[in-house]
Amino acid sequence: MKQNSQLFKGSLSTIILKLLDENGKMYGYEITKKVKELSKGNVELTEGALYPALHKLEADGLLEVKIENIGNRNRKYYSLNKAGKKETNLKLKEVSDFIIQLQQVLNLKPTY
Amino acid sequence: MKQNSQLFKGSLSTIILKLLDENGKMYGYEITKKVKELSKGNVELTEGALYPALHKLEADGLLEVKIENIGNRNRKYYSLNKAGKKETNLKLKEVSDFIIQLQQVLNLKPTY
DNA sequence: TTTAAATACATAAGAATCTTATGTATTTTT
DNA sequence: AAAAATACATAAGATTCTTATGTATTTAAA
Repeated sequence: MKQNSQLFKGSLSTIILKLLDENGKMYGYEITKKVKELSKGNVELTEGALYPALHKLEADGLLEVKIENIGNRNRKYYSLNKAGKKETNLKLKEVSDFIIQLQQVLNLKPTY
Repeated sequence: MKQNSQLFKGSLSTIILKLLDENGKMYGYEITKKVKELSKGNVELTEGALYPALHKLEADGLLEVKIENIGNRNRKYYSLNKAGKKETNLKLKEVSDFIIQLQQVLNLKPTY
């Protein structure tokens, strides 16, 4: 991530899982664009962070991969398998809890 | 942190700064207890994370240190200097923005 | 009263996750 | 024709944490 990198550290895998959950299947480059779009240009996911994270999620048995040929170029489409969907729900709960706890400790008002 | 460690990674220095801002002066052990209290026992700051973080903030020129003797034991009281107060405000803004952006990307409802 | 738990500091090895830099190659835009 | 965007990938290094260990005093429990 370029922007608040220290803070986003740790939430990347959750972001990837959630986007795959919402969109069915996505390829790496598409994910970087989506994150930028959703954050209105504020969050830029770097490739050096994304691809290793995708490979790790795959190695952890959470993702399915399908390579598609577009012209002479390959796209690796990722999607969630059953374990991936379960993990997504878990991670989203963890992030929600994390936000609540962080707001409690920092005495921050919830962001409306 | 014991609990959501990957997520809390990066927010520790902000937590320390904010607690010092609120409480004037605190010593390390006191900070761990305060975090536990504020999070209702959910967040446990480990000493292996805390002390290096305090030393770094001090090395960065954000903290004042005063050693006090309680019986035969030493306490290192930390407090914010001017630069520390400025940095605290900056970091708190960063965390607020981070939470908003994370909620946007993950399509989470704000936590009321 | 002696043992365990709490208080209070500290550091060091290792793990995890990211940044930065670099590389390759194709396609589209200028 | 050149530059930018698309699309993947990896590797060295930085940062920040975990886990383990160490020292020492004070308080609570057995």
